[in-house]
Amino acid sequence: MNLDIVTRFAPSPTGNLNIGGVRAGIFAYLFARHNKGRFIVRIEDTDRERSKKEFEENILESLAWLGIEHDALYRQSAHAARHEELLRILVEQEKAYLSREAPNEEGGREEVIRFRNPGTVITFTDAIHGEISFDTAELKDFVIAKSFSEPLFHFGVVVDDWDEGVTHVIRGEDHISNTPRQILIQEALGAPRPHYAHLPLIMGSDGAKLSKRKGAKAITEYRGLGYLPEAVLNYDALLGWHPEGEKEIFSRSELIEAFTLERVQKSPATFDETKLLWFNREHLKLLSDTEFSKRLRDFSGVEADARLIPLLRERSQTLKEASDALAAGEYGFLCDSVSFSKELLLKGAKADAETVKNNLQKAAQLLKGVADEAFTAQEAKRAVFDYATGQGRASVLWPLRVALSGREKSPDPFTLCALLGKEKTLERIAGAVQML
RNA sequence: GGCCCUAUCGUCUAACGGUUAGGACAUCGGCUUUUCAAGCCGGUAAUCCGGGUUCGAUUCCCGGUGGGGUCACCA
Repeated sequence: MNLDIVTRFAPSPTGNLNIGGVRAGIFAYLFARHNKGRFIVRIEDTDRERSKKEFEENILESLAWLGIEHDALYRQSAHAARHEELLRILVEQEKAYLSREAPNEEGGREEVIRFRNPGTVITFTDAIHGEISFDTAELKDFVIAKSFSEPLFHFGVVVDDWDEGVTHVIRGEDHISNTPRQILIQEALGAPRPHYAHLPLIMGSDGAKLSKRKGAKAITEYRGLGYLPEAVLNYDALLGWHPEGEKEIFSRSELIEAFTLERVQKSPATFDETKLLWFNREHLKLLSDTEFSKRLRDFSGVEADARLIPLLRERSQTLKEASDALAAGEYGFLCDSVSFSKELLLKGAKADAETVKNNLQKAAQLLKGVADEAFTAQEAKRAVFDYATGQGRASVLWPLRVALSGREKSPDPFTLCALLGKEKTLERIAGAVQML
Protein backbone atom coordinates (compact mmCIF):
# COMPACT_ATOMS: atom_id res chain seq x y z
CA MET A 1 0.00 0.00 0.00
CA ASN A 2 1.19 3.45 -0.89
CA LEU A 3 1.08 5.65 2.20
CA ASP A 4 1.88 8.68 0.12
CA ILE A 5 -1.75 8.60 -0.82
CA VAL A 6 -4.34 8.69 1.95
CA THR A 7 -7.84 9.92 1.27
CA ARG A 8 -10.85 10.14 3.49
CA PHE A 9 -14.59 10.49 3.39
CA ALA A 10 -15.84 12.53 6.34
CA PRO A 11 -19.63 12.67 6.48
CA SER A 12 -21.52 14.00 9.45
CA PRO A 13 -24.26 11.66 10.66
CA THR A 14 -27.00 14.25 10.41
CA GLY A 15 -28.96 12.70 7.57
CA ASN A 16 -29.13 9.73 5.25
CA LEU A 17 -26.53 9.48 2.54
CA ASN A 18 -27.81 10.49 -0.89
CA ILE A 19 -26.38 10.49 -4.42
CA GLY A 20 -24.81 13.90 -3.91
CA GLY A 21 -23.32 13.21 -0.52
CA VAL A 22 -21.84 9.84 -1.34
CA ARG A 23 -20.08 11.18 -4.39
CA ALA A 24 -17.19 12.65 -2.40
CA GLY A 25 -16.80 9.21 -0.88
CA ILE A 26 -16.87 7.52 -4.26
CA PHE A 27 -14.24 9.81 -5.76
CA ALA A 28 -11.96 9.67 -2.72
CA TYR A 29 -12.27 5.89 -2.77
CA LEU A 30 -11.61 5.62 -6.51
CA PHE A 31 -8.61 7.92 -6.24
CA ALA A 32 -7.13 5.98 -3.33
CA ARG A 33 -7.65 2.59 -4.94
CA HIS A 34 -6.34 3.76 -8.31
CA ASN A 35 -3.14 4.87 -6.61
CA LYS A 36 -2.92 1.85 -4.30
CA GLY A 37 -3.37 4.22 -1.39
CA ARG A 38 -5.43 4.16 1.78
CA PHE A 39 -9.07 5.16 2.09
CA ILE A 40 -10.50 6.05 5.46
CA VAL A 41 -13.98 6.94 6.64
CA ARG A 42 -14.38 9.40 9.47
CA ILE A 43 -17.73 10.06 11.04
CA GLU A 44 -17.81 13.73 11.99
CA ASP A 45 -20.02 13.54 15.01
CA THR A 46 -18.84 16.49 17.06
CA ASP A 47 -22.29 18.07 16.94
CA ARG A 48 -23.95 16.03 19.67
CA GLU A 49 -27.29 17.62 19.08
CA ARG A 50 -27.68 16.73 15.44
CA SER A 51 -25.64 13.56 15.14
CA LYS A 52 -27.74 10.41 15.20
CA LYS A 53 -26.69 6.80 15.38
CA GLU A 54 -29.29 5.83 12.78
CA PHE A 55 -27.72 8.19 10.25
CA GLU A 56 -24.27 6.81 10.94
CA GLU A 57 -25.67 3.36 10.30
CA ASN A 58 -27.32 4.52 7.10
CA ILE A 59 -24.05 6.00 5.86
CA LEU A 60 -22.04 2.87 6.60
CA GLU A 61 -24.73 0.65 5.15
CA SER A 62 -24.88 2.70 1.94
CA LEU A 63 -21.11 2.55 1.47
CA ALA A 64 -21.08 -1.18 2.09
CA TRP A 65 -23.90 -1.73 -0.39
CA LEU A 66 -22.00 0.18 -3.06
CA GLY A 67 -18.90 -1.87 -2.34
CA ILE A 68 -16.88 1.08 -1.13
CA GLU A 69 -14.67 -0.51 1.49
CA HIS A 70 -12.62 1.54 3.89
CA ASP A 71 -9.23 0.69 5.33
CA ALA A 72 -10.03 2.40 8.61
CA LEU A 73 -13.04 3.88 10.34
CA TYR A 74 -12.86 6.71 12.85
CA ARG A 75 -15.35 8.62 14.90
CA GLN A 76 -14.33 12.19 15.50
CA SER A 77 -15.85 12.20 18.98
CA ALA A 78 -13.25 9.61 19.99
CA HIS A 79 -10.50 12.17 19.55
CA ALA A 80 -11.72 14.62 22.18
CA ALA A 81 -8.58 14.39 24.32
CA ARG A 82 -6.31 15.16 21.38
CA HIS A 83 -8.50 18.08 20.34
CA GLU A 84 -8.42 19.53 23.81
CA GLU A 85 -4.64 19.15 24.03
CA LEU A 86 -4.09 21.09 20.82
CA LEU A 87 -6.71 23.67 21.69
CA ARG A 88 -4.86 24.40 24.92
CA ILE A 89 -1.54 24.68 23.10
CA LEU A 90 -3.02 27.15 20.67
CA VAL A 91 -4.39 29.24 23.50
CA GLU A 92 -1.07 29.10 25.39
CA GLN A 93 0.70 30.25 22.27
CA GLU A 94 -1.87 33.00 21.93
CA LYS A 95 -2.81 31.78 18.49
CA ALA A 96 -6.30 31.38 19.86
CA TYR A 97 -8.03 32.92 22.82
CA LEU A 98 -10.95 32.60 25.16
CA SER A 99 -13.55 35.16 24.30
CA ARG A 100 -16.32 36.22 26.67
CA GLU A 101 -19.38 37.29 24.84
CA ALA A 102 -23.12 37.44 25.03
CA PRO A 103 -24.59 34.21 23.66
CA ASN A 104 -26.34 35.20 20.45
CA GLU A 105 -28.42 32.11 20.20
CA GLU A 106 -30.13 29.56 22.35
CA GLY A 107 -27.67 27.21 23.98
CA GLY A 108 -24.84 29.58 23.10
CA ARG A 109 -21.84 29.77 25.40
CA GLU A 110 -20.79 32.84 27.34
CA GLU A 111 -17.22 31.95 26.57
CA VAL A 112 -15.94 30.49 23.29
CA ILE A 113 -12.53 29.88 21.75
CA ARG A 114 -11.67 32.12 18.84
CA PHE A 115 -8.83 31.77 16.40
CA ARG A 116 -6.52 34.75 16.19
CA ASN A 117 -6.72 35.39 12.48
CA PRO A 118 -3.53 36.82 11.01
CA GLY A 119 -5.64 38.05 8.10
CA THR A 120 -3.27 37.01 5.36
CA VAL A 121 -4.09 36.13 1.78
CA ILE A 122 -4.23 32.35 1.44
CA THR A 123 -3.53 30.75 -1.91
CA PHE A 124 -3.86 27.04 -2.49
CA THR A 125 -3.80 24.76 -5.49
CA ASP A 126 -6.86 22.73 -6.20
CA ALA A 127 -6.39 19.64 -8.36
CA ILE A 128 -9.59 20.41 -10.24
CA HIS A 129 -9.85 24.19 -10.18
CA GLY A 130 -6.25 25.25 -10.19
CA GLU A 131 -5.00 28.10 -8.05
CA ILE A 132 -7.52 29.71 -5.72
CA SER A 133 -6.86 32.64 -3.41
CA PHE A 134 -8.78 34.24 -0.61
CA ASP A 135 -8.26 37.29 1.51
CA THR A 136 -8.91 35.85 4.95
CA ALA A 137 -9.11 39.22 6.68
CA GLU A 138 -12.86 39.29 6.19
CA LEU A 139 -13.16 36.06 8.14
CA LYS A 140 -12.28 37.88 11.36
CA ASP A 141 -11.38 35.85 14.45
CA PHE A 142 -13.65 32.91 13.86
CA VAL A 143 -14.82 30.50 16.56
CA ILE A 144 -12.99 27.16 16.52
CA ALA A 145 -14.49 25.60 19.63
CA LYS A 146 -17.38 26.13 21.97
CA SER A 147 -15.13 25.02 24.82
CA PHE A 148 -12.00 22.91 25.26
CA SER A 149 -14.11 19.80 25.08
CA GLU A 150 -16.31 20.94 22.24
CA PRO A 151 -14.23 21.59 19.11
CA LEU A 152 -16.01 22.80 16.02
CA PHE A 153 -15.89 21.56 12.44
CA HIS A 154 -12.87 23.42 11.10
CA PHE A 155 -10.66 22.56 14.01
CA GLY A 156 -11.68 18.91 14.13
CA VAL A 157 -11.14 18.46 10.41
CA VAL A 158 -7.64 19.90 10.47
CA VAL A 159 -6.47 17.97 13.51
CA ASP A 160 -7.93 14.66 12.37
CA ASP A 161 -6.68 14.91 8.82
CA TRP A 162 -3.25 15.61 10.25
CA ASP A 163 -3.31 12.78 12.78
CA GLU A 164 -4.69 10.32 10.28
CA GLY A 165 -2.05 11.19 7.71
CA VAL A 166 -4.53 12.36 5.10
CA THR A 167 -2.62 13.50 2.03
CA HIS A 168 -5.50 14.28 -0.32
CA VAL A 169 -8.64 16.04 0.77
CA ILE A 170 -11.26 15.21 -1.85
CA ARG A 171 -14.62 16.71 -1.04
CA GLY A 172 -17.51 18.72 -2.44
CA GLU A 173 -17.07 22.16 -3.92
CA ASP A 174 -19.17 23.58 -1.10
CA HIS A 175 -16.00 23.29 0.98
CA ILE A 176 -13.88 25.58 -1.18
CA SER A 177 -14.68 28.55 0.98
CA ASN A 178 -13.86 26.56 4.12
CA THR A 179 -10.41 25.72 2.88
CA PRO A 180 -8.61 29.00 3.70
CA ARG A 181 -9.90 28.85 7.27
CA GLN A 182 -8.61 25.32 7.62
CA ILE A 183 -5.26 26.23 6.13
CA LEU A 184 -4.94 29.02 8.67
CA ILE A 185 -5.49 26.52 11.47
CA GLN A 186 -2.99 24.10 9.91
CA GLU A 187 -0.38 26.81 9.84
CA ALA A 188 -1.00 27.75 13.47
CA LEU A 189 -0.67 24.10 14.44
CA GLY A 190 2.35 23.46 12.25
CA ALA A 191 0.45 20.76 10.37
CA PRO A 192 1.31 19.99 6.75
CA ARG A 193 -1.03 21.13 4.04
CA PRO A 194 -2.70 18.27 2.17
CA HIS A 195 -3.51 18.35 -1.53
CA TYR A 196 -7.00 19.55 -2.25
CA ALA A 197 -9.54 18.53 -4.87
CA HIS A 198 -12.99 20.08 -4.76
CA LEU A 199 -15.59 18.16 -6.67
CA PRO A 200 -18.40 19.82 -8.61
CA LEU A 201 -21.71 19.50 -6.84
CA ILE A 202 -24.67 17.49 -8.07
CA MET A 203 -27.81 19.46 -8.70
CA GLY A 204 -31.40 18.40 -8.47
CA SER A 205 -33.90 19.16 -11.21
CA ASP A 206 -34.54 22.49 -9.47
CA GLY A 207 -30.97 23.55 -10.24
CA ALA A 208 -29.87 23.66 -6.62
CA LYS A 209 -27.59 21.34 -4.70
CA LEU A 210 -29.11 17.92 -4.22
CA SER A 211 -30.50 17.61 -0.73
CA LYS A 212 -32.90 15.44 1.21
CA ARG A 213 -35.15 18.40 1.79
CA LYS A 214 -35.53 18.83 -1.95
CA GLY A 215 -36.53 15.22 -2.28
CA ALA A 216 -33.22 13.56 -3.09
CA LYS A 217 -33.51 9.87 -2.37
CA ALA A 218 -31.22 8.12 0.07
CA ILE A 219 -28.87 5.55 -1.45
CA THR A 220 -30.71 2.90 0.53
CA GLU A 221 -33.96 3.91 -1.16
CA TYR A 222 -32.51 3.04 -4.52
CA ARG A 223 -31.72 -0.37 -3.15
CA GLY A 224 -35.36 -0.69 -2.13
CA LEU A 225 -36.44 0.36 -5.59
CA GLY A 226 -34.55 -2.52 -7.11
CA TYR A 227 -31.50 -0.71 -8.42
CA LEU A 228 -28.18 -2.52 -8.64
CA PRO A 229 -25.33 -1.06 -6.57
CA GLU A 230 -23.01 -1.29 -9.56
CA ALA A 231 -25.41 0.86 -11.60
CA VAL A 232 -25.69 3.54 -8.93
CA LEU A 233 -21.92 3.57 -8.51
CA ASN A 234 -21.33 3.71 -12.27
CA TYR A 235 -23.81 6.52 -12.83
CA ASP A 236 -22.63 8.60 -9.89
CA ALA A 237 -19.00 8.22 -10.96
CA LEU A 238 -19.78 9.35 -14.50
CA LEU A 239 -21.63 12.40 -13.28
CA GLY A 240 -18.92 15.03 -13.35
CA TRP A 241 -16.18 12.70 -14.46
CA HIS A 242 -15.43 10.99 -17.74
CA PRO A 243 -12.55 8.75 -18.76
CA GLU A 244 -11.10 8.87 -22.26
CA GLY A 245 -13.18 7.12 -24.87
CA GLU A 246 -16.87 6.63 -25.27
CA LYS A 247 -17.41 3.65 -23.03
CA GLU A 248 -20.03 4.29 -20.37
CA ILE A 249 -20.70 1.02 -18.64
CA PHE A 250 -18.00 0.34 -16.05
CA SER A 251 -17.60 -2.19 -13.31
CA ARG A 252 -16.17 -1.07 -10.00
CA SER A 253 -12.70 -2.34 -10.86
CA GLU A 254 -12.84 -0.68 -14.27
CA LEU A 255 -13.71 2.61 -12.60
CA ILE A 256 -10.76 2.24 -10.26
CA GLU A 257 -8.50 1.48 -13.18
CA ALA A 258 -9.64 4.48 -15.21
CA PHE A 259 -10.06 7.12 -12.52
CA THR A 260 -7.98 10.28 -12.51
CA LEU A 261 -8.65 13.66 -10.93
CA GLU A 262 -7.54 15.37 -14.15
CA ARG A 263 -10.70 14.36 -15.94
CA VAL A 264 -13.09 15.58 -13.27
CA GLN A 265 -15.46 18.26 -14.49
CA LYS A 266 -15.31 21.78 -13.10
CA SER A 267 -18.96 22.68 -13.32
CA PRO A 268 -21.88 21.15 -11.48
CA ALA A 269 -23.97 18.36 -13.02
CA THR A 270 -27.68 17.74 -12.87
CA PHE A 271 -28.86 14.40 -11.59
CA ASP A 272 -31.06 12.57 -14.09
CA GLU A 273 -32.94 9.60 -12.78
CA THR A 274 -33.90 8.46 -16.27
CA LYS A 275 -30.30 7.91 -17.16
CA LEU A 276 -29.69 6.09 -13.90
CA LEU A 277 -32.48 3.76 -14.94
CA TRP A 278 -30.71 3.12 -18.22
CA PHE A 279 -27.47 2.31 -16.40
CA ASN A 280 -29.43 -0.06 -14.24
CA ARG A 281 -30.87 -1.87 -17.21
CA GLU A 282 -27.44 -2.19 -18.77
CA HIS A 283 -25.99 -3.67 -15.59
CA LEU A 284 -28.95 -5.99 -15.28
CA LYS A 285 -28.15 -7.34 -18.74
CA LEU A 286 -24.58 -8.01 -17.68
CA LEU A 287 -25.69 -10.36 -14.91
CA SER A 288 -25.56 -14.10 -15.52
CA ASP A 289 -28.77 -16.09 -15.13
CA THR A 290 -27.73 -17.46 -11.79
CA GLU A 291 -26.56 -14.09 -10.54
CA PHE A 292 -29.79 -12.46 -11.66
CA SER A 293 -31.95 -14.97 -9.85
CA LYS A 294 -29.81 -14.61 -6.76
CA ARG A 295 -30.27 -10.84 -6.79
CA LEU A 296 -33.97 -11.22 -7.36
CA ARG A 297 -34.21 -13.67 -4.49
CA ASP A 298 -32.26 -11.37 -2.20
CA PHE A 299 -34.43 -8.45 -3.25
CA SER A 300 -37.91 -9.88 -2.96
CA GLY A 301 -37.53 -13.35 -1.51
CA VAL A 302 -39.06 -14.72 -4.69
CA GLU A 303 -37.54 -17.71 -6.38
CA ALA A 304 -38.30 -17.23 -10.06
CA ASP A 305 -38.76 -20.12 -12.47
CA ALA A 306 -35.39 -20.64 -14.13
CA ARG A 307 -36.98 -20.63 -17.59
CA LEU A 308 -38.20 -17.09 -16.98
CA ILE A 309 -34.90 -15.54 -15.97
CA PRO A 310 -33.68 -14.48 -19.43
CA LEU A 311 -37.08 -12.93 -20.17
CA LEU A 312 -37.31 -11.17 -16.85
CA ARG A 313 -33.85 -9.74 -17.17
CA GLU A 314 -34.43 -8.54 -20.70
CA ARG A 315 -37.76 -6.95 -19.93
CA SER A 316 -37.11 -5.25 -16.60
CA GLN A 317 -35.38 -2.04 -15.73
CA THR A 318 -35.11 -2.86 -12.05
CA LEU A 319 -35.34 -5.85 -9.76
CA LYS A 320 -38.54 -4.37 -8.44
CA GLU A 321 -40.06 -4.30 -11.89
CA ALA A 322 -39.18 -7.96 -12.31
CA SER A 323 -40.61 -9.01 -8.98
CA ASP A 324 -43.71 -6.86 -9.51
CA ALA A 325 -44.34 -8.50 -12.87
CA LEU A 326 -44.03 -11.88 -11.25
CA ALA A 327 -46.33 -10.89 -8.41
CA ALA A 328 -48.88 -9.49 -10.87
CA GLY A 329 -49.01 -12.87 -12.58
CA GLU A 330 -47.68 -11.65 -15.89
CA TYR A 331 -45.91 -14.94 -16.37
CA GLY A 332 -48.57 -17.11 -14.76
CA PHE A 333 -49.30 -18.75 -18.10
CA LEU A 334 -46.17 -20.79 -17.71
CA CYS A 335 -47.61 -23.03 -15.00
CA ASP A 336 -51.26 -22.14 -14.58
CA SER A 337 -53.90 -22.84 -17.17
CA VAL A 338 -54.96 -19.85 -19.22
CA SER A 339 -58.37 -18.31 -19.67
CA PHE A 340 -59.28 -15.54 -22.03
CA SER A 341 -62.24 -14.28 -23.99
CA LYS A 342 -63.04 -14.91 -27.61
CA GLU A 343 -62.87 -11.15 -28.14
CA LEU A 344 -59.26 -11.06 -27.01
CA LEU A 345 -58.42 -13.98 -29.23
CA LEU A 346 -59.72 -12.10 -32.26
CA LYS A 347 -58.81 -8.59 -31.15
CA GLY A 348 -55.57 -8.14 -33.00
CA ALA A 349 -56.10 -10.82 -35.64
CA LYS A 350 -57.67 -8.61 -38.29
CA ALA A 351 -59.65 -11.60 -39.51
CA ASP A 352 -62.96 -13.34 -38.80
CA ALA A 353 -63.41 -16.22 -36.39
CA GLU A 354 -63.56 -18.84 -39.10
CA THR A 355 -60.24 -17.76 -40.61
CA VAL A 356 -58.58 -17.59 -37.24
CA LYS A 357 -59.85 -21.03 -36.40
CA ASN A 358 -58.38 -22.42 -39.61
CA ASN A 359 -55.11 -20.65 -39.05
CA LEU A 360 -54.82 -21.96 -35.54
CA GLN A 361 -55.51 -25.48 -36.68
CA LYS A 362 -52.96 -25.20 -39.42
CA ALA A 363 -50.40 -23.75 -37.01
CA ALA A 364 -50.97 -26.65 -34.64
CA GLN A 365 -50.46 -29.06 -37.48
CA LEU A 366 -47.21 -27.40 -38.48
CA LEU A 367 -45.94 -27.33 -34.92
CA LYS A 368 -46.79 -30.96 -34.50
CA GLY A 369 -44.23 -31.64 -37.19
CA VAL A 370 -41.41 -30.24 -35.08
CA ALA A 371 -39.48 -32.92 -33.20
CA ASP A 372 -40.17 -32.96 -29.46
CA GLU A 373 -36.55 -32.50 -28.51
CA ALA A 374 -36.06 -29.65 -31.02
CA PHE A 375 -39.02 -27.57 -29.90
CA THR A 376 -37.17 -24.27 -29.65
CA ALA A 377 -38.33 -20.76 -30.45
CA GLN A 378 -36.26 -20.86 -33.58
CA GLU A 379 -37.73 -24.14 -34.81
CA ALA A 380 -41.26 -23.07 -33.93
CA LYS A 381 -40.77 -19.96 -35.97
CA ARG A 382 -39.37 -21.91 -38.86
CA ALA A 383 -42.41 -24.18 -38.79
CA VAL A 384 -45.16 -21.57 -38.92
CA PHE A 385 -43.66 -18.31 -40.06
CA ASP A 386 -43.95 -18.82 -43.80
CA TYR A 387 -47.54 -19.91 -43.40
CA ALA A 388 -48.25 -16.88 -41.20
CA THR A 389 -46.71 -14.58 -43.73
CA GLY A 390 -48.85 -16.08 -46.46
CA GLN A 391 -52.04 -15.66 -44.47
CA GLY A 392 -51.24 -12.25 -43.06
CA ARG A 393 -49.14 -12.55 -39.92
CA ALA A 394 -51.64 -10.87 -37.65
CA SER A 395 -54.29 -13.50 -38.37
CA VAL A 396 -51.99 -16.29 -37.23
CA LEU A 397 -49.53 -14.83 -34.79
CA TRP A 398 -51.88 -12.76 -32.69
CA PRO A 399 -54.32 -15.58 -31.91
CA LEU A 400 -51.46 -18.00 -31.43
CA ARG A 401 -49.90 -15.73 -28.88
CA VAL A 402 -53.18 -15.19 -27.03
CA ALA A 403 -53.94 -18.91 -27.10
CA LEU A 404 -50.60 -19.62 -25.44
CA SER A 405 -50.43 -16.78 -22.95
CA GLY A 406 -54.04 -15.79 -22.42
CA ARG A 407 -52.80 -12.22 -22.26
CA GLU A 408 -53.09 -9.10 -24.30
CA LYS A 409 -49.39 -8.37 -23.78
CA SER A 410 -46.76 -11.05 -23.62
CA PRO A 411 -43.51 -12.26 -25.15
CA ASP A 412 -43.72 -13.33 -28.80
CA PRO A 413 -45.51 -16.57 -29.78
CA PHE A 414 -42.37 -18.55 -30.62
CA THR A 415 -40.74 -17.79 -27.30
CA LEU A 416 -43.97 -18.94 -25.68
CA CYS A 417 -43.89 -22.20 -27.61
CA ALA A 418 -40.40 -22.96 -26.41
CA LEU A 419 -41.27 -22.00 -22.84
CA LEU A 420 -44.37 -24.19 -22.71
CA GLY A 421 -43.07 -27.19 -24.58
CA LYS A 422 -44.71 -29.01 -27.42
CA GLU A 423 -47.40 -30.82 -25.50
CA LYS A 424 -48.77 -27.80 -23.68
CA THR A 425 -48.52 -25.66 -26.77
CA LEU A 426 -50.68 -28.01 -28.81
CA GLU A 427 -53.07 -28.42 -25.92
CA ARG A 428 -53.62 -24.69 -25.63
CA ILE A 429 -54.07 -24.16 -29.33
CA ALA A 430 -56.70 -26.90 -29.30
CA GLY A 431 -58.39 -25.12 -26.38
CA ALA A 432 -58.55 -21.90 -28.34
CA VAL A 433 -59.89 -23.64 -31.43
CA GLN A 434 -62.72 -25.00 -29.28
CA MET A 435 -63.81 -21.45 -28.51
CA LEU A 436 -64.29 -20.54 -32.13
C1' G B 1 -25.18 41.90 -1.09
C1' G B 2 -19.44 40.53 -0.20
C1' C B 3 -16.23 36.64 -1.45
C1' C B 4 -15.29 32.11 -4.29
C1' C B 5 -16.34 28.61 -8.28
C1' U B 6 -18.45 28.00 -13.04
C1' A B 7 -20.60 28.27 -18.53
C1' U B 8 -20.95 22.92 -25.56
C1' C B 9 -27.68 19.77 -27.68
C1' G B 10 -33.46 19.32 -22.66
C1' U B 11 -29.62 16.20 -19.48
C1' C B 12 -24.50 13.82 -18.89
C1' U B 13 -20.40 14.85 -21.85
C1' A B 14 -16.04 14.71 -26.27
C1' A B 15 -12.83 18.47 -28.37
C1' C B 16 -6.50 20.11 -24.97
C1' G B 17 -6.21 26.85 -31.88
C1' G B 18 -7.86 24.32 -37.78
C1' U B 19 -13.69 18.75 -36.87
C1' U B 20 -19.62 18.67 -41.64
C1' A B 21 -18.74 20.48 -33.23
C1' G B 22 -18.58 13.66 -31.85
C1' G B 23 -21.05 10.14 -28.28
C1' A B 24 -24.75 8.68 -24.49
C1' C B 25 -29.73 9.42 -22.08
C1' A B 26 -34.32 11.55 -23.28
C1' U B 27 -37.38 12.84 -27.49
C1' C B 28 -39.35 12.09 -32.60
C1' G B 29 -39.74 8.82 -36.97
C1' G B 30 -39.00 3.85 -39.26
C1' C B 31 -37.92 -1.57 -39.06
C1' U B 32 -38.70 -6.14 -36.62
C1' U B 33 -41.50 -12.58 -34.44
C1' U B 34 -48.24 -6.32 -37.37
C1' U B 35 -49.11 -7.35 -28.78
C1' C B 36 -45.94 -5.08 -24.83
C1' A B 37 -40.96 -4.48 -23.94
C1' A B 38 -36.13 -5.18 -25.82
C1' G B 39 -33.22 -4.66 -30.15
C1' C B 40 -31.73 -2.30 -34.87
C1' C B 41 -31.73 2.08 -38.25
C1' G B 42 -32.49 7.24 -38.90
C1' G B 43 -34.01 12.51 -37.55
C1' U B 44 -34.45 17.10 -34.46
C1' A B 45 -31.22 19.48 -31.04
C1' A B 46 -25.58 22.95 -28.41
C1' U B 47 -20.48 26.20 -28.26
C1' C B 48 -24.40 32.53 -23.13
C1' C B 49 -23.15 37.76 -24.89
C1' G B 50 -19.37 41.57 -26.05
C1' G B 51 -14.49 42.82 -26.72
C1' G B 52 -9.53 41.41 -27.56
C1' U B 53 -4.95 37.83 -29.00
C1' U B 54 -4.31 35.04 -33.58
C1' C B 55 -3.98 33.69 -40.50
C1' G B 56 -7.68 30.99 -37.60
C1' A B 57 -11.14 30.59 -31.80
C1' U B 58 -15.79 25.94 -28.37
C1' U B 59 -10.63 26.15 -27.00
C1' C B 60 -6.31 31.64 -24.65
C1' C B 61 -7.17 36.82 -22.07
C1' C B 62 -10.60 40.72 -20.23
C1' G B 63 -15.57 42.45 -19.21
C1' G B 64 -20.71 41.48 -18.86
C1' U B 65 -24.66 38.15 -18.05
C1' G B 66 -26.54 33.52 -16.28
C1' G B 67 -25.99 29.43 -12.79
C1' G B 68 -24.00 27.46 -8.26
C1' G B 69 -21.51 27.66 -3.55
C1' U B 70 -20.39 30.17 0.91
C1' C B 71 -20.68 33.94 4.47
C1' A B 72 -23.05 29.90 12.43
C1' C B 73 -21.16 28.93 19.22
C1' C B 74 -23.83 23.12 11.74
C1' A B 75 -20.86 20.09 9.12
